[in-house]
Amino acid sequence: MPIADKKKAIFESTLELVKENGFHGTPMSLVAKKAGVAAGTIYHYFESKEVLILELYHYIQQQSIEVLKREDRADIPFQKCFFNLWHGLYTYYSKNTGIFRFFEQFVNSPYNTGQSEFVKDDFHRLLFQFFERGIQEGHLRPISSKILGTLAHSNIISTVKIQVLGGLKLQNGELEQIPLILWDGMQNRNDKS
Amino acid sequence: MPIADKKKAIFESTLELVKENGFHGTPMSLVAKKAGVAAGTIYHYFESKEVLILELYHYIQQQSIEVLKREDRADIPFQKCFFNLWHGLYTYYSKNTGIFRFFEQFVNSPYNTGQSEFVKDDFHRLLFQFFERGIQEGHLRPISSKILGTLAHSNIISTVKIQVLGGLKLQNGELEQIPLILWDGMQNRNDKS
DNA sequence: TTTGCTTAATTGAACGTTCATTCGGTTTGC
DNA sequence: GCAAACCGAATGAACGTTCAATTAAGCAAA
Repeated sequence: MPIADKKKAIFESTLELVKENGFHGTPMSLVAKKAGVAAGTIYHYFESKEVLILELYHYIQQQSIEVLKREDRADIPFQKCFFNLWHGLYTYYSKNTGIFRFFEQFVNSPYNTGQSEFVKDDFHRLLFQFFERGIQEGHLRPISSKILGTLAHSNIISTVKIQVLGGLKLQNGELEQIPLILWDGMQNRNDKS
Repeated sequence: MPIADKKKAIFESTLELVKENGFHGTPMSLVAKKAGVAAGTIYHYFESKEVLILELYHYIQQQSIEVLKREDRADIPFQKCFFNLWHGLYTYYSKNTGIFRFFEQFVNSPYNTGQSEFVKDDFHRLLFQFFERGIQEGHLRPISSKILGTLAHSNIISTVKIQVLGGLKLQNGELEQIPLILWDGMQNRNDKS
């Protein structure tokens, strides 16, 4: 098995366990067992549990970035991109609830040592950049793209949460209305286009 | 010292520590020291650490409920209530970042054993009820009040996060625009009032 | 007010468990 | 034959919880 695959196995195993039991309920021994390796082996690939978690976060983030890059296309009208991106991220999170739950736990944990994610983080950089375009082109209200981006993302996250944690099934049409609500709110009322 | 005060001291101490160090980094021994009691004493008031956390969550929630009750007034036009409520909760969370961080960590932790918070939880019950009014009176889009309520609350939470975790200072006027975005999105476009 | 008794509150050292991490030895790949 | 990968029992620290002992509070009778 190539190194990448073994690392991946450890990642997937951690993800699954954190989803079910949270950070605390995820001892390295279990991660090892589920990944089919010995406890000591993990330490060949990761310096410590913290590093494992940190790298996993990074690994996962790359996948969200893929969605962003896929949907943020300069050759497509902004509004269309907006809805594509909303549904893209929504679908991605919905289909990968392990990733989703890990994310949510991570950002509110001490692992995420307030490293001002608004600068370093590639995902957020691209996200904000996307909203910057919407402002420049006059489609969105002229507020900080960081604000718009954060609000939009949390809107998506909430929608996923409603179903995953809230146990509420969305009725027909409701799912489509949510990004509409968001768009209507963020839209620049003076937009002539 | 009356019992209520001692419990409160333990609550405050836990809150402070969880804010700084997270759930894991908050051993009972530290809670005790910070509260000025012996470790064993805590177990006179709380059966276990889990019960302490659970009761603390409840204790905190009561305070959010106070804000809700204060701002949800049938004798005031809905739109006015809406903005009052938004600013009320926003201010409350901003001034009590310990509570805010505890909340966020709690809902995404295994302590919160998916007890379908959409039914049992008093805070959400009242919150959804408020949005129900807005729908009935024709001010808001006719979508499930649970959806509107959840989206609105997450909008407030995000705004607090932007400043507390994101380290972004909101410029003049930006703070006022955020609830406007929300209102414009959720508003019923056919509302005649 | 004092005395004696009962119950509740409090203490903090000690216990037992869990868990991240280590390490000496073994296997695998080249 | 050598280095990297791998193993899993052993280690030691951290932590939730217990408990025997001590102190404080409540209260009735003298």
